[in-house]
Amino acid sequence: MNKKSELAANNKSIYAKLFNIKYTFESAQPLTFYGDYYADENKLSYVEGDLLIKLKFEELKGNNTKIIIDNPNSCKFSKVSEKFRLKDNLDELYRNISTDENMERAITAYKGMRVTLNDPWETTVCFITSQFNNVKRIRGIIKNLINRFGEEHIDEATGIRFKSFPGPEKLSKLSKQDLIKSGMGFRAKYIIDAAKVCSENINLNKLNPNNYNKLKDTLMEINGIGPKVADCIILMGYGNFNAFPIDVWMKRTLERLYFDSKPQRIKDLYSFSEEKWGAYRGFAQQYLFFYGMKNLGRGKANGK
DNA sequence: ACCCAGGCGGGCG
DNA sequence: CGCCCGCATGGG
Repeated sequence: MNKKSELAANNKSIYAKLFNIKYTFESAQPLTFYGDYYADENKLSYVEGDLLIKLKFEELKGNNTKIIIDNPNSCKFSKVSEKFRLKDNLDELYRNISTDENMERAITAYKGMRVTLNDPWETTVCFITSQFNNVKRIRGIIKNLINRFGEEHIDEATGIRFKSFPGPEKLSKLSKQDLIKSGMGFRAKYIIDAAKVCSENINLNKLNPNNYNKLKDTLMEINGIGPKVADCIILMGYGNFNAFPIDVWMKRTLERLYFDSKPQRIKDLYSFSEEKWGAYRGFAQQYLFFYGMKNLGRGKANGK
């Protein structure tokens, strides 16, 4: 094994420093919606493009994890590394966002949680679906969508049949009723519109991930994508940490932790996040979001 | 029964 | 601009 690399890997396993799959999976990211995590066995499976990825995890000391590929046929570690952003230096990121004791508490509680990098189109569908909705139902709808409209494949090594996420071309040809049957409700029209735009006018894979403002403007041209959904796509579909999605959980959490529970305008919370966490605010957001969801949910204590 | 959910578009003043 | 409303649906 090559000791020079922090990601020292051999053919079957990879050593990931500061990595926690449980928090990563549970924190309402796209992977949460299309993947399957089996906590009792500490296994995860998901589909990346046309490939089935089956992983197993062994927790090591110091919040480190050994990642083992369960179907080492076509699945490459580079894909896994990209998905979980294993090249990020979390110690450095933590230093950059660790501005106060609230954030330190969130980091300590959920150390090793990663902001995943997902396919832009899949991320777009997931977060259009997320509006005025809850995590459990979003997952159900996305699963339905894949089961009904995904293309079937067979994993050569294991013989497992699986379906891939339906692309914009496929979804653009569906009727509203098709999507409503998946549970999409009033969002059906948004999905079809987005699918048409993304198969005809905008190639999501060609957008520049680094130009936050332009990316946001472009995404918001699509009907059904507002500022919050755009930020989620930029954060988890393009990996740009300048995005700071503010949903009902984030608003509530920020108000409780930093504004003595007094209502704030979204606009002011945006600038607050920018001043406080700068170019790392997207990473900071994921920790506060999950911390808030776990500890400050409606009816729960004030977190102090 | 009632309230809520990783919000958004449209209509109104 | 800002404010306010309706929106499908299922779980708590």
